[in-house]
Amino acid sequence: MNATQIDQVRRFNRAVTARVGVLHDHYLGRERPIGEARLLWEVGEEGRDVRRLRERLGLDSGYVSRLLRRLEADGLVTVEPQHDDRRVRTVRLTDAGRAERAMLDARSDDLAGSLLAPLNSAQRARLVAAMAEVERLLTAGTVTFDAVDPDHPDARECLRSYVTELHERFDTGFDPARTLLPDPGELRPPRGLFLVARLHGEPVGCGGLKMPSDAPAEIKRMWVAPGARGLGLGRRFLAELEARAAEHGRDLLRLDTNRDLTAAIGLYHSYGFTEVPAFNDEPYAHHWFEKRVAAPPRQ
Amino acid sequence: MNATQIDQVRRFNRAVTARVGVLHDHYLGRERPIGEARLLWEVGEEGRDVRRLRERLGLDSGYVSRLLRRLEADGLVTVEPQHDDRRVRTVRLTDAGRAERAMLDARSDDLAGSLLAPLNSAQRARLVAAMAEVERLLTAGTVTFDAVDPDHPDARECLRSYVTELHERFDTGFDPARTLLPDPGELRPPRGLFLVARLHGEPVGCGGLKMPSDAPAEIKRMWVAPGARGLGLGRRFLAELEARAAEHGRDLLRLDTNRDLTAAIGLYHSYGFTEVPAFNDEPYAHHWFEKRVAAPPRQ
DNA sequence: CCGGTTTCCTGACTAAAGTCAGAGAATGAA
DNA sequence: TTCATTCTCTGACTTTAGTCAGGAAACCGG
Repeated sequence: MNATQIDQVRRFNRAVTARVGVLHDHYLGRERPIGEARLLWEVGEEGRDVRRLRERLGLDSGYVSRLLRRLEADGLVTVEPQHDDRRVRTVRLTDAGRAERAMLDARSDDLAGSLLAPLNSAQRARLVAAMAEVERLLTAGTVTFDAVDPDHPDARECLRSYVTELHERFDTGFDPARTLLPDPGELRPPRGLFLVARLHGEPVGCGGLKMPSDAPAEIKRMWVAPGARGLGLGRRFLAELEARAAEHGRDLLRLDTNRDLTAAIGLYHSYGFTEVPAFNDEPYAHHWFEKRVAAPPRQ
Repeated sequence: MNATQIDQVRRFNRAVTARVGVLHDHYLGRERPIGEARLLWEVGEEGRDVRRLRERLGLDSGYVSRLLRRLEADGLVTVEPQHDDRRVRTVRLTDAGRAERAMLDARSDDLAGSLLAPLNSAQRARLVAAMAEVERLLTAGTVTFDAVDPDHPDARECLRSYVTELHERFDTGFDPARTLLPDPGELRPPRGLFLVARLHGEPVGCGGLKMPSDAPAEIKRMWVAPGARGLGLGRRFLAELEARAAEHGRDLLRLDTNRDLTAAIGLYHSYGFTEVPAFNDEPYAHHWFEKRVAAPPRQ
């Protein structure tokens, strides 16, 4: 990270807050204070508990309560106790509320349109593409990688999805009991470790590292949720796992994979893995890779 | 502009306000209200007139006055009458003010850094490049093109800069009196028109269209300020002028240019002009172009 | 030097956004 | 059953961010 980059980011921040931020408030809160508008928006089509609303907007409970009273008085929402826990109250939109929310939605479209309107179609395409890239990378930046026990609920959720996906994608199907890693103990310290990637607190991927004392370190069970693909998480998993292996004094990283996972194979190649002869009898593997462990690429 | 684009812009807006917007306020206004912080920032190292501050922040004069009193009471700024017009008052930072501003500066750097920090260096480079693109295009979107009289102060300012620049760039120098357009009346309705491009109210470019009754329309005096280059303004001038010519029922557009203006020559080619034999005796011209007038490319 | 204009200031407001300290009902654990 | 906890609400308060009307001083053109 250098001064030129910092400078560009700051220019970006200025331009965006000036253009998007100001317009946002201007478009959103015309006859309704922004606080109420944001709340109305967060209630959503489905309705939402007061507690969740407070969390998502980061507001004081008294304040939210007051905002709700005002929306209720205007006939935009109803607030009713939940059935199973009557302390918790659920907010739902009325028809009028739905209509007002739809109007806010339309205004958001207008705002988006007003950013594109002055540009010609080639410029629009470039702006939209660049915005997609910024959004992707800003989002990617909020993903955290935490070492957890393979029995942690988030880990189990990822592993379940991993198995389901492989079963669908392999033309032979996939039965985890037949693989070389039926025992999650191998992915738990001190014999290994297991990472979960989280976006806004939700698990969006996992990756295990097996570090047997008598063999090179090996990456297992790496998976990224479909909704989080394209954020470069696969590459970051490799980097994180490689860094972890380096911390444990390992100098060689191995992995095997199935011929149906073409995107993964491409990733391994581009990350610096080289294909080697089979180093195990994994029944689902068609390709075997290894890579010398480098110092982590992050500063 | 289609629904997919609108949608992408909205996702971008959400991601950016969530990440940049929130962090911005959090970083900037810690012990000082954002209003004061923004004002302190706008005063700048050099100091600035109260009037300018009001304009730039778009605030009520009474409000600015009150903010200034508070900053003054905290010993961060001094406010003194200007020498030549003692109604106008100039705000200047004290040493303490300079220190506080430097701290805000450092925080802005931190904010920028916090966006880049979680990414690896390849991702950083891509994020910064995409941000630069977004910034450029958002900025370009705020540029307005207005028809003005060639004697309007903004037009004169652009024309002065135009002449100065050509004089510096042509190896022969440039004397406007020797060109084929010594008379600005040709760029004034009904015989022609003159456009000024403005960014945040400041003139950043100009372009004239000569529409003689007995000859094709001709583009003259097109210029973009050095600070505004790379925003695609040259192309937009051509588009605007072409659209104007079309509105006046013209079907052919001409222009001539000097061999030293290589970027302009490239632009004319890429915009669809084709080089033709000399159609006038302009002493500074080496290349002559023409283009069939099309319907304007914007929706 | 006079009347109109500009520039900045003050005083009196307002609305929005939020904080804080309890109160009261519902729940869960012992 | 009791006691602590959770969840939401109310009342009383503050700060921030402004708006509006008018007034004093300085300037400018005739």
